[in-house]
Amino acid sequence: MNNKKASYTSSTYNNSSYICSSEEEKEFLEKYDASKYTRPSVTVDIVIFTLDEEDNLNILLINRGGYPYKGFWAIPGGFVEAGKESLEQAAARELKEETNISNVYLKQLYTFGNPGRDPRTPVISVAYTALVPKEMLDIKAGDDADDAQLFKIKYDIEGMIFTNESLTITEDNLAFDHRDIIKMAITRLRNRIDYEDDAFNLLKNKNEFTISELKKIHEAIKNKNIDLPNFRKAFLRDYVESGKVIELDKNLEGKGKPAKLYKYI
Amino acid sequence: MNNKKASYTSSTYNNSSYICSSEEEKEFLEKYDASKYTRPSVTVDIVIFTLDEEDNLNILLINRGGYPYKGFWAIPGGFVEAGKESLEQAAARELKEETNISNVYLKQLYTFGNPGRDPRTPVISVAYTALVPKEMLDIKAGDDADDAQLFKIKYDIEGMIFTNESLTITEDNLAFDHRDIIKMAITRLRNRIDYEDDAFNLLKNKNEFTISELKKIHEAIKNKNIDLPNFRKAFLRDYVESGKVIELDKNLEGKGKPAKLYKYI
DNA sequence: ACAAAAGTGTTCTATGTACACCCATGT
DNA sequence: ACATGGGTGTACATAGAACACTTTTGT
Repeated sequence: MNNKKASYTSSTYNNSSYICSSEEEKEFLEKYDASKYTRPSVTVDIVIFTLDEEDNLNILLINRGGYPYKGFWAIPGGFVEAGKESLEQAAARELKEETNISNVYLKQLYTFGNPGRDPRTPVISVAYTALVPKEMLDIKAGDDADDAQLFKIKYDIEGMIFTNESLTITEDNLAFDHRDIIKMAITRLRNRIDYEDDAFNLLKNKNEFTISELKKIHEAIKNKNIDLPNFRKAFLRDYVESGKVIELDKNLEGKGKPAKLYKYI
Repeated sequence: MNNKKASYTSSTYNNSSYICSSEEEKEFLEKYDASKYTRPSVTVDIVIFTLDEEDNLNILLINRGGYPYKGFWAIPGGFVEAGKESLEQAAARELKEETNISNVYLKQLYTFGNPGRDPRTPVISVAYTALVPKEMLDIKAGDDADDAQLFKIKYDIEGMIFTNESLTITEDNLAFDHRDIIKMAITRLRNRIDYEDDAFNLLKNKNEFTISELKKIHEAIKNKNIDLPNFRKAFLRDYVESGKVIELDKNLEGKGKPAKLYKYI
């Protein structure tokens, strides 16, 4: 839990800021024929993680109602409205359509573009990871999708299996190359959890949480038990001491000793 | 919902060999109209790093001979031949065209797709980072580019400046959003260098190198001096002890005490 | 009184960093 | 002999993991 945070300063581009520097350039832009290059479709696909009531890491999968891969399970996604929105905006829009939530933590994962990954036509998919507290999810079915459900993830050397009360899905039941996308998302999440603030985005309430709650999120992601005293020590050193988290003048009552509440800034 | 389960388990689909499972699906694929979605152009852009003779981190920039951003400097790139090649293959192809080298370390960096980043038409750019020993570079000009040159990078809180014997380029002289791409590439490289094997790809000869040579690469990337005894200790522990690097029965003669040679596997 | 969960403290080991010093070569 | 770069050893601070123990609540 040390903080090697890598922050990128990125400037934002928009249409209005580009100024033609000459008449020659204006002419060029008018004559430019966009159709002369082969254009693949571009989609955004989103790996949505959440924690269930038993603090297991869950993922949202959609049963495809249409071809290709009809009946297979996929992560939600959709076409980017090129030129109208940024990639992240496209991901946020899809997320909103699928789960009815806004203001979600979204992080670009990787871009997949192997030929033949979609049997219809060349499709390049920009994959995003979303971390969402379950309370905020309001799952809906998409346009050409039947059925959206949350599944508990089991991922070890044997492979991935997704289960819930009624269904068991193996990684071979996933559409397209979504197996690779999900595997990469889990791996990245596990690697990032120790030095990035990702875990806070899975808290029910960032403004009032206990150290135990945060520990359970870490345990779910890393899929192993964590020693609470050591976790507390690192938490206080890395977050409270630096001011990224402040201790509230409030406790959470329940079984056992009341727990201090903290607020993530 | 249990009735669905049986059909999932029988699948053996993968990317490369998609087999239509039914006549219904065949029909669907034939009728599918790819043109109904707005398709952005997709390019790959490559941040090429190398070390110069004085062990400074260098980057390859191209002076744009055509509009847009004529006269501005850009990183090399080009359109993806959708459906014919993977994104990494496209990057490798562009790299080969530009610098005449193959078998280069290439790593996907990030995908940029803000509206208006290219004034002509919506363009989504998948950025790659390449690490190349200078000896292998054979720099050429591209199709609509004038001039390709290596520049020493200076990057601190003040911003980025690129210099060589004849030119000084500020980050404002860069085309498109290449400023953001390059900044991200440098930041990522710096963050990765401590726990990934990236540095070895900048060695003149991976099969015969000294600890000092490797240290100089790390210094160039991190832009600070490293204590040699400590670097050696970590190198022996992390690479030699684990077998990722083997000590050769050979020394490099020169000024001072001869240096042991190592081989990266 | 007891269970349950929060919270404190100790110990051991590994790592990062600073730095003093010795070693083998060319000139 | 001395400059030059390679290589060894010591010392201290901090981080991570294991674990014994205490505190405060509800029942």
